[in-house]
Amino acid sequence: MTYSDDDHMPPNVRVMYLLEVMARIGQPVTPTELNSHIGWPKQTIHRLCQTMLKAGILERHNRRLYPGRRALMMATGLVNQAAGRIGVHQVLQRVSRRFGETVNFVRPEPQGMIYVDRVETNWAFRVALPVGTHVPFHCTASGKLFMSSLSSARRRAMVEALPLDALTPNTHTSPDSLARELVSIRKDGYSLDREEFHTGMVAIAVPVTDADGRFYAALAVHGPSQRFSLESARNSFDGLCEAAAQISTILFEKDTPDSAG
Amino acid sequence: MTYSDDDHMPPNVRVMYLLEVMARIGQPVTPTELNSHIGWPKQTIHRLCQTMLKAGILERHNRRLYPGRRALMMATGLVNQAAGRIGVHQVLQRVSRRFGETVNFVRPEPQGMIYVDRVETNWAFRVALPVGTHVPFHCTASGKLFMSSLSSARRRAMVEALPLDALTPNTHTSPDSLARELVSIRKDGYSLDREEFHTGMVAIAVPVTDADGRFYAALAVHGPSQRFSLESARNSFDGLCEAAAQISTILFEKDTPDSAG
DNA sequence: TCCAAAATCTCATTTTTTGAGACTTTTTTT
DNA sequence: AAAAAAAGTCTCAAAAAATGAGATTTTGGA
Repeated sequence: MTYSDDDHMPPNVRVMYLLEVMARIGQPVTPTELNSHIGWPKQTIHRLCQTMLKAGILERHNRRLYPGRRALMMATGLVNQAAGRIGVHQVLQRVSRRFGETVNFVRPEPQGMIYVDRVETNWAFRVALPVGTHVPFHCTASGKLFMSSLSSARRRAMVEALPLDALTPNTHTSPDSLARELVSIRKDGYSLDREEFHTGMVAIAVPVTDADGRFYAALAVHGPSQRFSLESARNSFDGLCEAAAQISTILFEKDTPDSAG
Repeated sequence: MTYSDDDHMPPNVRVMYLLEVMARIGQPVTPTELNSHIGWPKQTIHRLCQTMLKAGILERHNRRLYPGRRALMMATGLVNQAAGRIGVHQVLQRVSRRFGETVNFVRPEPQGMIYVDRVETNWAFRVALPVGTHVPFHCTASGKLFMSSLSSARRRAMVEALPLDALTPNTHTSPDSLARELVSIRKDGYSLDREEFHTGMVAIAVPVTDADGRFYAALAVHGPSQRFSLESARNSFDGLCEAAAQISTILFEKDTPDSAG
């Protein structure tokens, strides 16, 4: 309890700190490059990298360090858990009340987009997709939104790899048309599902980003087209962005000492 | 480097381990609950939680621990950095659909080749090797492919160092015959497993290379020899190379700043 | 082939972690 | 409301680990 010197970091926490720096840099680095952001003695950084490599927390290819299996599994778990955090669910509820439709909080995983949290309306007409379900990338508002956040090379490769099964007459079945829509989604900042997944079902998704602007999750509203038209979806855009910003604050921003307002 | 006891964890790594356990549990826990999954002395777990709370890695709301902001930012960054994995998985799925067999993505590690990702067929006959498993170098298509990518000096050293256990009647048990095959693999650009690992199991592997053309991983398809003959394996060569190139793009192509405008 | 940068090794010193046991607080039960 | 049980905190000596300077080796590029 005597770490009153604010900048002192117990050796314990250095493993975590190193991962943080790697995450911030966002691309593979050599130990020396990494240390140019940190400034520890040469031996210290190398020793720590060794420890982490040996533990499977990092991996190395061609001198560069990558997050290892352990780090990635941990990261995925934490990120999914955080979504259910106190406050986020409250925001979902508020959005759902405001628009009177089902609200989803959705994250990308290798098998597809996964519903991490949801608030449903009491309407009889509901989607039968429980939390934890995976849905396709190519025909959902959230899936397209996620893909639009990728770098162009990855976006292209992904569009080409996906099986573009036609689930409705509106589903994108050509890589080109899908790719084109991703570009405009990126530009617009929101993504629409125009009955591409289920006939009669419309959705809009906006991104929730972390403090550095990285994609974290999609916040999506969907409803039956009779009462939730594409137009009403677009009209909910501002409200959704506001909610997305709130979620981002809850998850990633420093506590303000007084939040009474 | 004297952590020869395999299960010993340096105090360093405990911070990470604690986060891993939290991530696996997937919901807020008290320190004691957490420790029921770990089993450290009472004082140890509390002290570590204190350290992590103080560092902002964890947060506490009515006695329960949550991933803190630092942990979330880190996790988001790591997941984003690894977003390529989602694309890779999609490519594996496409390959698996196309050939109707199990597809593996395999990387070299000191302990052996490790299955990093996999897509399995629905056939009853499947291999019971979960993702994360290490397999030998000398009797697998991916292991031989990796060795064939080494410089001749290293290749020789490795071949001579390996224990060439005979897992089937077809396994290479002489350094010479193995070394000879590596040369021809290098020439052909693909590697076959002719029932050398499991009797009745055949595989083909092609390399996924990094931006400099260096070996990064093996993309391998395997299946039972009744339906997946050596010939059908060879016939899948072109398709595999195409997929390998796509994976390489996903993982290594430089981000173009943006192509939205 | 040679050179500069990066990585590794060695080791005495300093710092931190460790964990048992006693003690206090909180929560649950009666 | 009191008693019992569980959870959490404090103290401290022993053990373990991290530290980082300096010498040495390896690596990758010209």
